[in-house]
Amino acid sequence: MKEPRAVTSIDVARRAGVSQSAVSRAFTPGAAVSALTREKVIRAAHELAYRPNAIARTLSTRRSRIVGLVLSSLDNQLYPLVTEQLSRELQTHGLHVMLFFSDGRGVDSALTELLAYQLDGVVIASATVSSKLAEECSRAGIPVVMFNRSADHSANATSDNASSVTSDNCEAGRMAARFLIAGGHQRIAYIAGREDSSTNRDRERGIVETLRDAGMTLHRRVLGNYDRADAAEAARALVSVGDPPDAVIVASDHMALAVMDTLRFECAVRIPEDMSVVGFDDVPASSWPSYQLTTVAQSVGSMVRSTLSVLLDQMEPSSERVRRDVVVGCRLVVRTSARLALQATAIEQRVMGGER
Amino acid sequence: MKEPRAVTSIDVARRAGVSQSAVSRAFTPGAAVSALTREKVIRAAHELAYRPNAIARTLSTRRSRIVGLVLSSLDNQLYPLVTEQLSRELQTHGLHVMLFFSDGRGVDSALTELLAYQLDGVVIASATVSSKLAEECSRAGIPVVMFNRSADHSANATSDNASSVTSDNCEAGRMAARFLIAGGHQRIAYIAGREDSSTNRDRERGIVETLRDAGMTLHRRVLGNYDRADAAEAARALVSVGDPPDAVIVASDHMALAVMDTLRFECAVRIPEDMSVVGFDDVPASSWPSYQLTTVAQSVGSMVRSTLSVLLDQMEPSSERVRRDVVVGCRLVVRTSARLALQATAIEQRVMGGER
DNA sequence: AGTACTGTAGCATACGTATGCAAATCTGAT
DNA sequence: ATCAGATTTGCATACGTATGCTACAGTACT
Repeated sequence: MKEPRAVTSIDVARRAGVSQSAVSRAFTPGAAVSALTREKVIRAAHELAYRPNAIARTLSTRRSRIVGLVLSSLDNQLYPLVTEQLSRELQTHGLHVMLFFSDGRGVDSALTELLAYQLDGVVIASATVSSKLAEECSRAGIPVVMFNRSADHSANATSDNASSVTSDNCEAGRMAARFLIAGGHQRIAYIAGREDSSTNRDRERGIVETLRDAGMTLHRRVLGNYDRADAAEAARALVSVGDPPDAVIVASDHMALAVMDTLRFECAVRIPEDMSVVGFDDVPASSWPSYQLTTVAQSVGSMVRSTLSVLLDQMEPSSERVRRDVVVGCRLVVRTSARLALQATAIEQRVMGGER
Repeated sequence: MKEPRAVTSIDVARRAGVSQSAVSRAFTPGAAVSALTREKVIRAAHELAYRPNAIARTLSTRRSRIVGLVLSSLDNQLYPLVTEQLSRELQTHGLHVMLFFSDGRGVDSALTELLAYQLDGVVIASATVSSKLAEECSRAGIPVVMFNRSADHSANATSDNASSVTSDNCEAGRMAARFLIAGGHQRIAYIAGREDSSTNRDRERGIVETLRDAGMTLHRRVLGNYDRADAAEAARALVSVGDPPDAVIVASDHMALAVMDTLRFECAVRIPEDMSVVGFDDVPASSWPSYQLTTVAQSVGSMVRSTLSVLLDQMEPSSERVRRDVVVGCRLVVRTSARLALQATAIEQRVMGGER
C-alpha cells in the first residue's frame, strides 16, 4: 500500500511544536489547553489539512457517534421522510446515521453486523426485524428505540429494554372512525396492515372500539400487509361482492393511495361519492391533488425529535438506561377523499398544509 | 463508566487457550490457521458472544468498510430507491452506508466531517454539493463516484478524479423529443431542472438537437429547479399566456407529477388530449394509475451496480484509481400521459412494469 | 539420521487518539 | 522574594485488532 499516509495528530504536534496530547486537547471542547496552544495547534492543523480520525477516537473513547437505522424498505414515503429528518437532526449533534436494511426473511444475519460497529444507538423502523436484534443490542449496552412500533411486552418474558416512539395509534383509529361515522357512513370497512404490527393492532382497536360505542360493527376486514399490491387486491375484494362498504379505512396512506387508484381506475368507484377513503400517516403524496386523501397524520417531526431526545439521553454514560416509551399525538387532516358530515356530495373543505 | 466491558479477542484467546493472533486469524478469511485452532476459537467466541470490533479493525487495516452516501434530499422518489438498492448491494459485500445530507447552502461544513470517518468510498448523489468536496476526498485518497451527475470537466482546471455514473441523458432527451414529434406535437415546451445540473443540461441538449433536426424549435422553456412547487408554478406559466404548448417535457418525473396535477386540477387541462406530458426517471409514482406518466426510465438497478463496481474496483489497494465514467442506457416507457403517433385521442398502449 | 520445506503459532508492534497522572508553569497575594 | 493554588503540559498507556517476523513442529525426501 502506498497510501499517502494520512496526516495525524503527531504530525500536527511536531509542526506546532507541542505534544500530541496538546493536539488532542485542542480538538476536544472543554479540555485543559491554553488559548495560545490551541491557536498554534489549529494553525498547524489547518496548514496540514489535518482532520481528527473519528475511528481512532472511537476506539479510545468507546463512543462512535454513529447511530444505526434499521429499515425494511423505503417504499413507503413515510420512511424516506423519517430517514432524512433523523439524519439531519443527528447531524446537527455531530452524530451520523449508518443504514441497515433487513432482508425480510427473519434471519437477518446481516443485521448482527450492526453490533460490530460500536454504535452509540440503534433506531429500528422495520417491522420485519426479529425482536432478538433489539435484545442483543440491549445486552451489548446499546440504547435501542423502536420507531413507529412498540415491542410486544406480552409475548416477551425477558424484560425488554428497548424504548419506543409511536403515535397514539389507538386514538388515531378513533379519530378516523369518528370522522366517518359523523359523515353518515353506514358500512365501514378496514384494510389492515401486517397482523404482527403493533401500529396496525392499535389503530384497528381504536376503530373497532369507536364503532362498537356507536352501535356499529366493522362491515368488512381485509388484509393489506402494508403492501401496495396486497392493498389493491384488498380493494378489489371489497367491491367484488354484493353490499360493498360506503367507506374504507386503510391502515397506511401508502396502501390507501393504491386503494384509491384501484377503486377509481379499475372498479369505477367514485371517491368519495361512492366510497370514502381514510388513511393514516399523511405521507407527501396524500396531499397531491390527484389524491387529496383524508388521513390521520403522524407528526414525523415530533417523532424524530422524541427519538433524538431518547437517544441522546440514553447515550449519556451516566444514564440509567431505563426504557422510555413516548407517545406522540396525531391530528386528522381533512381533505376530499371522504364525505363530511354536512355535505354529502358538494365537497369543498380542504387542508393542504401542515407540519411535517 | 461502568460499561460491561465488551468481550475482546483477548478474552476469546484465553478461553480457547490460544494467542490473540490466532483469534484474529480465525476471523480473517484466508489467514494461516489450522482447522483445529479455528474451531476452538469459533467455539470460544460463540460461548462468549464475541463479535470482532469493526472499529478497531478499521484502525488496524485502514479500511472501514463504510461508504458515504451524500444526498441533498429524499423528496424525489428516485433517491429512496437508489439509497435502498445501493445499501442492500453494499451490504451483500460486507460494506455499509453512512448517510450525509448536504445543507443546501453551499458551505457544507457538515460534509467535511465525512473525511473523519476513513470512508472507503463516497457516492455523491446531491446536486448542491460543492465540487470542492469531491476534490477533498480525492486528495485524501478516497474513491468518489458522482451518481446521476457528472463533474464539470470544463470549469474545473484541476484534473478531477471523481468517477461518475450517469444515464445517457442526451439520448434520453432525444428519445423524449422524438416520441413527441412522432406523436404529431407542434409546440413542445420544456420545464428545466436546475441550471447547474449536468443531467438537466444533457437532457435539454438532446431535446433541442432533436427538435432542430426536425426543423422545430423549443416552443417555450421554464425553470422548475427539480422542485415540485417551482414545477407547478412553471406549469401555470405555460398555460397562462396565449398559444400554450401541446406537449411539455419535464426534466424529472418528480416535477412532472406536480405538473400533471397542476394542469389537471388547477388549469383544467386534459392530459394528453389538451397537452402531453413526458418526464424522466420513471419513479414509482409514475406508474401509478392516477398518473401513467410516459417517461424515459433510468435503470436504477444498472446504475447502482455500476456504482458498486467502480467503488469495489477503486477500493482495491492495488487499484490505479483512474477515473471511470459509466454511462447507462435509458429506455422509453410509454404510458398514457402523451399522445401516440397513431391515435390522437383513443389511447390504450400502456407499459406498467419494467426493471427497477 | 539429516536436510529442506511447508504450514502454524505466538510475540511484538502498529494503527491514531484520549486521558490519568505527575511535573512544570503561571497567577496573585503576602 | 516566597508560597499556595490554579492552570497547563507532556509522558505514558489504553483502546481492540491485524500482521511481519521468528520459532517451532511436522512432513517428505535423500
